[in-house]
Amino acid sequence: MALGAERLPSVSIRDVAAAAGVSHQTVSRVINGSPLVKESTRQAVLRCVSSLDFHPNRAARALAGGPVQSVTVLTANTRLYGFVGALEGIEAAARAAGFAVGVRVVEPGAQAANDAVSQAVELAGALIVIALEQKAIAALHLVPADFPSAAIIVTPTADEAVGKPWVWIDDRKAATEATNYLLGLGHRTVHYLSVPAWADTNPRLTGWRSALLDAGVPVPDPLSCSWEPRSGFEAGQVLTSDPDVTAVLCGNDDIAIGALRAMHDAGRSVPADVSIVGFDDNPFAPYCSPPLTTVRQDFVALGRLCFARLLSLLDPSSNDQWPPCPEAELIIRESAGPPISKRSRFTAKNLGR
Amino acid sequence: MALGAERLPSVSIRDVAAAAGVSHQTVSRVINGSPLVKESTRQAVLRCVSSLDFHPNRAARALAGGPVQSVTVLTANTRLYGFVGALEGIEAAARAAGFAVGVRVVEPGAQAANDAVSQAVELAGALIVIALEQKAIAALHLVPADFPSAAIIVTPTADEAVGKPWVWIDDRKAATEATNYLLGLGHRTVHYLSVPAWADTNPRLTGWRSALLDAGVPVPDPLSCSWEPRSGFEAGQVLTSDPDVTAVLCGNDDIAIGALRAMHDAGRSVPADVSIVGFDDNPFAPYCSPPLTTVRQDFVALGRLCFARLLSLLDPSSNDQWPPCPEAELIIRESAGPPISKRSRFTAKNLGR
DNA sequence: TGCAGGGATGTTACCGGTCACATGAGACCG
DNA sequence: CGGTCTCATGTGACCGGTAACATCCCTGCA
Repeated sequence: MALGAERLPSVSIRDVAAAAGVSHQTVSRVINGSPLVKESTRQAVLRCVSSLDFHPNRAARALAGGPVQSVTVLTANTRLYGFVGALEGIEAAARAAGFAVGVRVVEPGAQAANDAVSQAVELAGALIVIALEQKAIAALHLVPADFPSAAIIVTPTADEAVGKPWVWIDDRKAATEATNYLLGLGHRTVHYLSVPAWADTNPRLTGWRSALLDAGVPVPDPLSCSWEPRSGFEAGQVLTSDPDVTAVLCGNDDIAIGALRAMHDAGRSVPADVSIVGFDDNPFAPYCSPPLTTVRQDFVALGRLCFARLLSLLDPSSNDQWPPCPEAELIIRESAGPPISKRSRFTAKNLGR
Repeated sequence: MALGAERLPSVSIRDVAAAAGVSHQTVSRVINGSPLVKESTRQAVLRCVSSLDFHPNRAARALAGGPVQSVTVLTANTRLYGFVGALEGIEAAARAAGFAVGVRVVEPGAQAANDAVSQAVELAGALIVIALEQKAIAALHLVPADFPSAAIIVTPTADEAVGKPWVWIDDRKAATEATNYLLGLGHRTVHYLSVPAWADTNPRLTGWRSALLDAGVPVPDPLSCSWEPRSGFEAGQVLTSDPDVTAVLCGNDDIAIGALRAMHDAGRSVPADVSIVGFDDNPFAPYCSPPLTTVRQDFVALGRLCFARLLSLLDPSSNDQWPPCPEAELIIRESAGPPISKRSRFTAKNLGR
């Protein structure tokens, strides 16, 4: 298979060496920051490096087993807000550190996770797994223990955190908080529209459930949705048939906007008849009708932090303290308020957008 | 999947050669599909390849100047709907073709574009530039002419299409169509909320303007927005002060949802008082209040197509006909209708969501 | 029978880095 | 003033592929 990729004349470590009058190995030492180089030599080499516009070739470095300076991000999705935000944070941090960034979507299917991992391990120097979802979690478990990697995970359980750096946002606590907020407004109970669950762990769901149990109120069956607005719309339509439903917590904002629409269509006013709370604080949330009360999650910061931890794994000398994982935060807007029966005592919150 | 089985010492072409009793070069020929290998030998080698689970090492291949099978996507943004969609399409098509995908965001600044290109050229075998925005367009111009690359561009002008494959969506035509749709509903003119422009080319803006000129109606000054809902909201607030504004075309759906909100807040009903049309058909568009009439752009298909064209550049033997670039399509929902003065003659469209 | 020619395969160098080890030059010591 | 130690640097092999060329074997033809 001949192809047109003509080799571009790139300057190599040996060109720099010739220009500086040293051996190629000395150049290698300089660009890797070895302390065993005389200061005057270092200066001379660095001068040639910049005058020839030399950049170390990543492929050669990877092949020779040197520090690779590239990460591949394994994710199940490149479209949803949370995943996109995490990717954005990782890319920005990686770029700042001079790392190349690869993206590999892991498809459904048992073999797919295996393929994704083995292909990623081959080229990249490190791996970040956005393990917020079943397929990517499966991939995470397949990453060889001695391969440098980090993960964004759902909950720090023992088997996920096997000696690898990880970051997370405490969804469970946030879901509890959001549920308690709705109960505090006077609702008899809170319904839940769930994003896809995997195994038995869905922190948003368990946080919601435990808040209801602690409050001693009835626990309605959660409705399973996909991640898309359409499924929130459909689930919302189901709920409109039940006049007892006055408060709904949604697994993400996409679902919430669909549910909002379903309520409008059924002639139920939000928040007067039904309160709706979302999850994520999607950029459109402040501009919904009404503006969406939601749980903000700073995925960009999470991604950035994840890369920082990976970096300190790769380079233990920079072993400083990282900032803690970002906290979820309930952003109160206008889509939730007291139920009609309590309206005389409460008024709808109307806070900043 | 036994964990101990897949260790880091990866199997190389020479391991396969030893197992098959041939030279490493013969293995190389087999995996590259050379016709100069006896069928029985090929079979034997392929059997060893799969039994040893051999994958060619991309770094070594890149270093040796072979077919690299990796693309880097240069983009200015990884969050906005259009960019994300294009990336999704590229990644999916690339993965299907066995290509690794890299992402490199090009930052603002003159030097940044240069860095981005030179770093990308170094590692990847090919480049795709999402040149929908100033910084990425600058980067596109810096890609060496003999380096395999393709681009998603705004308009096929001479300097962009210098011998490279490109794809686009005809925004200009779509903007004209959307504007004509609003005029056809009876509006006296149409206002425009613009996404960031670069140089003098902004097809959505020029399409809107030419529709107004052709219709012989007044051309109001366009309002400049960023890509974010907030700036649509702010621009929308400006428009509410003018009672003559009855129709607004927005440069994207994020702006449109912000404008929608501004109208609500000012007590102006959509579409009764003001019609709003967006651009892109963001997933939330069908669930806005009211559901947003917008111009659908299939960015995922566009990304897929772009990769396909790149692929046929790399491998001229597969030189089949590609499908044409996707067409923009006006999706009529409920956010646009006749102005009040014409209401007796028209009724608001209420089509599928 | 001898030789040209081409298909199938092997040999060696090379891509651009890194590693392990060898070497050279001073400094310090007895 | 020789011997060891350390620092600074050079040499050669090697990572896992590919390219160019050499070699071998078999066929067809004079």
